[in-house]
Amino acid sequence: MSVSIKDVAREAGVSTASVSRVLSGKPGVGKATEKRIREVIKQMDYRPNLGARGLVQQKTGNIAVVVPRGSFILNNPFFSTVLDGIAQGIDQTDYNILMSFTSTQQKKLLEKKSVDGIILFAPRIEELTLESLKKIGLPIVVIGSYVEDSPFPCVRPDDEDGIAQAVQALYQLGHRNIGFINGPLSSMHSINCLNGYTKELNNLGLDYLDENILELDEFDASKATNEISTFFKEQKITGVVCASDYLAVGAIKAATTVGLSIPEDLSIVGADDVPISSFITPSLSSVHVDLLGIGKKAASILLDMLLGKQIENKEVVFKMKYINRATTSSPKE
Amino acid sequence: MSVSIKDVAREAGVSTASVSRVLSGKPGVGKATEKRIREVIKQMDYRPNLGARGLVQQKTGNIAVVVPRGSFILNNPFFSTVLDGIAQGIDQTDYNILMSFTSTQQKKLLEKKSVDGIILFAPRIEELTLESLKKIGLPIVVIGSYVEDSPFPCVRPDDEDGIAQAVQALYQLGHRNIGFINGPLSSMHSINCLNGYTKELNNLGLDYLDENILELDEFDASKATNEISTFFKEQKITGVVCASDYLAVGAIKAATTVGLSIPEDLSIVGADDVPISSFITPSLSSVHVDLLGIGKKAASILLDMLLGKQIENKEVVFKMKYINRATTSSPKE
DNA sequence: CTGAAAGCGCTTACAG
DNA sequence: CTGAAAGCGCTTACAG
Repeated sequence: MSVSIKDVAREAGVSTASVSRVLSGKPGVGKATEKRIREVIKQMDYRPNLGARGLVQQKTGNIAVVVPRGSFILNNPFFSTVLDGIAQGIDQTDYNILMSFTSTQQKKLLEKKSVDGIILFAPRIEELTLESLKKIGLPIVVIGSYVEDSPFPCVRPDDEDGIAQAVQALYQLGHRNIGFINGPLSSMHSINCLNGYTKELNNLGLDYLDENILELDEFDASKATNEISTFFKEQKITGVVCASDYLAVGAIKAATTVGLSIPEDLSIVGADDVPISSFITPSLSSVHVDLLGIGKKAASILLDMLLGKQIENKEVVFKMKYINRATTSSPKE
Repeated sequence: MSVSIKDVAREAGVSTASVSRVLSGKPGVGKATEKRIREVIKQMDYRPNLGARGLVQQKTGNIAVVVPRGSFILNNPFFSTVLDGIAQGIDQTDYNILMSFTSTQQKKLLEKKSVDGIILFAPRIEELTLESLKKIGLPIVVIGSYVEDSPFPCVRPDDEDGIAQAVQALYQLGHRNIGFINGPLSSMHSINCLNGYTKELNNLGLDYLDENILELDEFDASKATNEISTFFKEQKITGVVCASDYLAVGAIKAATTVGLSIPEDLSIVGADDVPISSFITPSLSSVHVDLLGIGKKAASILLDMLLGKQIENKEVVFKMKYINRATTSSPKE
């Protein structure tokens, strides 16, 4: 079909072994021979078949980025920013990125040998069981938290502290009635966020009120605008912390819908400080974390595992930092 | 190393040929034999090596999604929505998606045989030459416009008409001084948009004024807020059309910065109607196009090409439709 | 219905 | 420095 290493070898009058050595930069080829081979390669426009190489080297050269609930997560800038980091982290290596967004694709990935390692966006417990993941015996790095006793290295924001910072920031602005909009508790992320919220209320000597908390089915505020509006109408909170920026954008919309102006009537804080947050109007107060760094770190850990290195640090937690922007102010008198 | 087809064959007491036939659902295996083989496969947790299969079938089983300037584009929801469509379009097939965001990755992709086909997000002329693309001899589908005489099938929004609709919408609201914020003219997309703008001005009998147009270096308004602010200060326009929603979000910010309130002082229209546009506050008037459909269509065309079908329709253009939301109104008296 | 064997395009000891 | 040969894990005519 297309030109193979044999064609190159024949054309250059050498063995395939020599061509292979030149290709992979291995020593043991004379200068003149190498030059000739390189010329033939270029001239014939030879492109090595990665599958064949992988076959003998017992690796695929691909790493997978697995995104459960892709259709939804794709619209969340959190994902694209972290992905950008992963791409940068992988860039200088020979690996390619295989992406999986749907459960069908995940199946394809897990039921065949098609990748050497996996970066997994924190799945829900129902979605991918520990067992099935362990069984495939591939290096896996999780982004965000997965389950309590996960054996896989994980890199994640310090959500608990981040949300605590947000609560504290509102407190310092003078708020005493602080609400919380969370995702579903089937996600470890939500659990961590909730912990941060309750702990900080406690620290501050504020009462914990069930009615101050709204738990959404999904981190998708666009579907939940009505729910959030109702929540706001029934509350006497003056500030609200959201478990993600995306949720916060939804909260802004919901608040506006019910006639609350921001930040005068209601202060809103997001989490993760996605790039667009500083960019929308009004710019969103949020808790910043180095999302790009998280992606890069996940990539570098996986790369280390692929090299057979032992990972000492099973959990890399990125510090978060509150950033005050235009959606927060002191409450009205 | 891990379990291969040979191990399965031995364990089941059959030849590898039979195992292979079962695996690929080919006929010619007795019921009982098949049952036994399936059991062994499951029991040994056998996973076929895609590289080996590809080697004999002369294909990789991967298709590439190539995103030039990934770091930037990743933050643009346009991309993630279309990608979602691609993922859905590919979902029922055996193909995996290989993603390439950086020029390094593109090189890896193009210099090796690692994919069977490519979906290419419209590159700039400087980035990927027609020549280099043609040379690799793979089926390629372009999303958005590439170059005038590109031989590759392309699926894209009808930008020209979309921008024209936006101009007309503003006109009908009473605007007579309508500005335009565009991306760089090295992109066919920008050229189409500009055409739509000028043509519609002409239709409407409005004067074309150079000073009413701002051409940005990149479709990245976050870097250009200052530039846009300056632009607004120097203009007497009452409405502005932007070549993308992302640009429009930047325009909102810039306008706010210079003390213009929206839509009272300035009406703003985006393009592409990215999911978050309807969701931000104020919700963005935009020109809608079925981004998901674009992704799906691109995938289905590529799939057809991979099947060897002849593509009659070299260009699939998606209709756009103006949607009035909260960033537009009649100009102040 | 079933299997032996060739071959896909590479790499890698091994021998010289 | 160089090459002949084995082998990676599959599939696919071919023969029975």
